[in-house]
Amino acid sequence: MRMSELLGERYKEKPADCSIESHALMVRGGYIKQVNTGVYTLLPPGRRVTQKIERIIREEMDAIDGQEVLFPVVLPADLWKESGRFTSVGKELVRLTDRMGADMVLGMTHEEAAVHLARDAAKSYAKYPFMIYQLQTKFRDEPRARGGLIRVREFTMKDAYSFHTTQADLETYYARCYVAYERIFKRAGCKDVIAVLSDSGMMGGRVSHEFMLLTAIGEDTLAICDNCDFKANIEACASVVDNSALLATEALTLVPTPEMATIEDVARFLQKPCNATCKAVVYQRNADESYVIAFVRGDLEVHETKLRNTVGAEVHPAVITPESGIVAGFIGPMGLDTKKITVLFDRSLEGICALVCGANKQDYHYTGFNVERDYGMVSYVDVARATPGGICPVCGKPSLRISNGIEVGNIFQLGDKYTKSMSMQYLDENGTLQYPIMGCYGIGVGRLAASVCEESHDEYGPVWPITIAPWEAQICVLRADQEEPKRVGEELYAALQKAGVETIIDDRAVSAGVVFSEADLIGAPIRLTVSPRNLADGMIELTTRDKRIKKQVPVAEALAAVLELKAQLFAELNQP
RNA sequence: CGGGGUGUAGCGCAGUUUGGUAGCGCGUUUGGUUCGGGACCAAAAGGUCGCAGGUUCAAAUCCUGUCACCCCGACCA
Repeated sequence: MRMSELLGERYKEKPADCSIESHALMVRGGYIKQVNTGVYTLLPPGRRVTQKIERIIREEMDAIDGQEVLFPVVLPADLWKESGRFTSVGKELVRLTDRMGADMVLGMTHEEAAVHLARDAAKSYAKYPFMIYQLQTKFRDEPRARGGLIRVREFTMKDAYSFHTTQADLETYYARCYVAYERIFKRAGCKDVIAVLSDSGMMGGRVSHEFMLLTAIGEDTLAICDNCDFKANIEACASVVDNSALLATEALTLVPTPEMATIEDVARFLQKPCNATCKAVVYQRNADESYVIAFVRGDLEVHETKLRNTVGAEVHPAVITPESGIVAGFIGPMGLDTKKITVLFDRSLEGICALVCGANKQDYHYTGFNVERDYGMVSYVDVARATPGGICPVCGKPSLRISNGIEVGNIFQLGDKYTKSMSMQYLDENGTLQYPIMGCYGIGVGRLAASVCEESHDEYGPVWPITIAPWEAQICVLRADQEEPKRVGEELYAALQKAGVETIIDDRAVSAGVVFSEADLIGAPIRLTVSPRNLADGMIELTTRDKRIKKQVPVAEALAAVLELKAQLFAELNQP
């Protein structure tokens, strides 16, 4: 490729609507152009990066016996009605009608399509196990796209679906896929990726992992134990607390607490620590606006996703009306109408012998509240958010760290949710019909590209790993208006291409500053600078974008030096 | 869906308070001088000021409505 012919501008100034670095650099470097909120066109450099990521993914999926297919983007709603997701999924699923008035959906994920294919293709146990995958456009009408390719509405995703006759076989395959994912991220040069336990959300199923790039701009919150191997999305992290210092009992006493409506105020007023109080957090079910009150230890917070999973329904923060009988600021377990209100006790309250809690009466609290003595036996739930320094649910040490991450991939053990709802069966060895069990495995291609850029850039541009760089080498010709540098640059360009090195040459007669600045935005790992200054000594300059290597090389040895460097850079990323 | 912000040339912005010929920098085109980290001089092209309605002799500017985009929150495989 020639810079003189490359489509797309490279900008000096940071676009106004870019708030994260990878977004700004990918716009400035001419990788992407926004068409709509969360919808982007990929320009040649951007497309080359994603194509290389796709190639790596294909190789690794094929290596674990995947078979590539291509499902349609537009699917009949009937399939989604079979699985139940036509109604259970919200507005992010785009629903449309064709000219005959038939309901259609834009595929946001393809479990239904996979089962539609597999239920006819795998009616005998002898076909199992198998995995099918595709690389294809997904559309999800996200409520809030942001951050360039980090969170978009239309994107390319690798999604894979495996089918098994036993849970053990699924688990074996799941482990192979886990390893394949680690290889994919390593080969793509995404260094700081970890696998965490996750909540399976609308996908259903039990065991699932998310592959997270650790970065401050990540939208997911992770709980990581510094003492053992435990790592989880905070949504899936059990909250464990130590109440061994709170064993003294007191008599239940009604005390006036005028205008003390927050935990902090009440605790200060009564001279009690916040962790000896009982906080009420009020939600309402979306379906019927009925109230759900979760009691947690006063120093903790309720995690809505965990609450949702516990309640088994969508909920939202409550609007407390006078008719509800709920006294905002003074809510306590004693005397709540449990016929109308679902009352939950978080297990952070278990074992505390004397709590401060609301009295359900304006300006009054109780002290000395003991859940089991004063309220009765309850089954505690886990709805509190894990906290920094909190106790690891696996090793029991107070060594949880909270970090942010971007989800670049996920793997799920789905079980039989889709095969049962969509009537997919096979005949086993004994001639009886069985439901197969499934796993599914996703990777967002564009998000991975943006993640690598986010993780690997400097103030001038992306520092691409050679495996996914738009070009492996870039020839910077200074004084391309002069005969000798122009000729040497062109000869090198021809030689590199012939030798199989993906090369872009800046053959424009522009100033050195422009050449170098735009080269930095292209981010090719290997750079050859051809200039009159070096040519006077018969040399060219060989550098790497990450500045690790900078040396003079005789023109005649340049090709060999590039080939050696290319092999070295690939080897660093492709080692097992 | 709530809260905040912004829409003026390909990009970054001024002009809006106080209505009066549409501006600046970068980029683009042409000619010339420069030349190892976004050079300089000269000339030129490029804009229904998001859109619709209203007020007015006159609207980028004031009023009403509407759309789009960005950020925060809700939401999210």
